[in-house]
Amino acid sequence: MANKDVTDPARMEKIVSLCKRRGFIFQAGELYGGLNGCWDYGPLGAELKRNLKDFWWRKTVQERDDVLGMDGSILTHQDVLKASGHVDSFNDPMSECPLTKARLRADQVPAAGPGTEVTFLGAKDEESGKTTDKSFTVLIPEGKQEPERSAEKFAIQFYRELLGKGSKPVLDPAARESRPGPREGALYNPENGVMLSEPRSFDLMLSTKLGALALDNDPKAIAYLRPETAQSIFCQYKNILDSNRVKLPFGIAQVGKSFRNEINPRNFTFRSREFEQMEIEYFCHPDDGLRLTDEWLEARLAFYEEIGIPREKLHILDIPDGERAFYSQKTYDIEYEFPFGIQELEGVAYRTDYDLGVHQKGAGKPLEYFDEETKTKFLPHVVEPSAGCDRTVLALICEAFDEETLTDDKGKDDVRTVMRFKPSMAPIKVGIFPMLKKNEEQVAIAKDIQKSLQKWMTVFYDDGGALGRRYRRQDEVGTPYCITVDFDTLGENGEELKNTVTVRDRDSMEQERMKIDALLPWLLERVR
RNA sequence: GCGGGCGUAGCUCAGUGGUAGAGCGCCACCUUGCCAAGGUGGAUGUCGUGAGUUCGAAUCUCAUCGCCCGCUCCA
Repeated sequence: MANKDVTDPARMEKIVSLCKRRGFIFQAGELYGGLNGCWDYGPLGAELKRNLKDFWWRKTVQERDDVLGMDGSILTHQDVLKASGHVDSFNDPMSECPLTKARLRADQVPAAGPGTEVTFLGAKDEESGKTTDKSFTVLIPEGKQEPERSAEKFAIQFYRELLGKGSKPVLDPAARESRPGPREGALYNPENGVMLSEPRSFDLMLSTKLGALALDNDPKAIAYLRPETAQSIFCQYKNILDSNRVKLPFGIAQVGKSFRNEINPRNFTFRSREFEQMEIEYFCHPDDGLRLTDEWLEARLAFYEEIGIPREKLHILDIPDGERAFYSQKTYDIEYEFPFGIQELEGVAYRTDYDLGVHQKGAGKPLEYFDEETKTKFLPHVVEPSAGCDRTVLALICEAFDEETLTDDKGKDDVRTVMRFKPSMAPIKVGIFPMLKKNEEQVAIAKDIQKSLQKWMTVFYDDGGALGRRYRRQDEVGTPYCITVDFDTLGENGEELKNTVTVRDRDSMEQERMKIDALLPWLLERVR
């Protein structure tokens, strides 16, 4: 549940602004006015996102012996999504009430009882003289006194809305029709009897046509951009099982793009039309499903802790009966306190054998598992931890963003913007500076250090402007350490300081002197 | 999709019918011995886009795209 009390739009605006200013995230197609619900990651955002995905893959696939990875096609056979139920449920025809703007599923609108149907063909505003020929129809139930009078009230309300605030719509008595209703095929709002708009289907999946000649709108040429990565896992489950000598329980993991034609993209990258998921489908014996769902929840919470999202900022929602998808026996939502409210990062859902069941039926091919020990055949159940990658990147950014007020020697306040990323997530691990750009020896040593470190981690060399300014620039993008080559490094202040540099810590702003040779192991221990 | 607000330099914004601005940032040079603050010079805008009204539009009108808020939706 979104708690309105915790929203902080001003903070969010600063975050969005910093993302653009420093090259984390830009709006897609900005040059041409922007493309709604689509975003591009700039240099720093791309590093951050890659760090997250790589870490997830390492923890989920490489460091476990019961999870295998795959990378499925984005273009999806339409039959896959017909079997999964996406084609139908993503195409609900919806009708709208022109008066209340309520949107109703056309197939669920109850049939209206008998009455008088009145249609108005337009109205004129007494004040401005503006007219409209938009028609408005309402069904007044049988038994109501003076049905035309009741209908007029609705009509005036409708036309007032249409003609604008303060308008006084007048109905032309000639421009109306009355007849017994309801009419065959027409839908009426059960709340007020107003005739609903023609059902329109809201296509929530993105589709394309395969084949160079997508002729005649051949419906067989339609392919969908996958609305979730899960389906390719279910469809390849058997191949992976057969080719990898695995036994239940085991999981298949995937990181990749999915697409949904969101009606209303919102909240920066949080709800986008193109987004990346990090999903696991964990196949198991039916007896183990509920227990494994709880275990995965714990594993996932530990993951968030590791990437720097504290447990107390996460909220776990145990979705109650009746609110879960019909096939799910247990669903947890893991939510994070974004500045725009508490919103979902990940769902951990016990989906039973629903998915394999529908594909077994849809494809007409057996997907059962034969258990050697018990000599039984059954359809595996599945636990699905499904995380939003872009959402998690956004959470990392929101969590990292900090404005620290510093007071200098003269008692003057100064605000330091710091992205407090966990070093393992930080886009740049180390900033490397010569104290003075003009000093050739310092520059040469700094560049040597850059060369030796960049095989192992992302580094950033900077010799522009005052040193303090360079530190602050790195603070703003979350670089955990900065190395400065100074006169001590050159040996000007004694042999014991020669070949040492300072390492400045982002969070404490404190500095430590160490030998150049010691840098690599010291850093590797801290930034990975 | 509906209602409201908004769109001017990289960022934050001023400019309500008459020559496109400020602060910060950015670039160059100078200065600078460790936390954004000195000096000098410089670049940057079809005023979101398109049409209309007008002698003249950043400013008024309409459309369109995008952003924010509230609904709606979220298998």
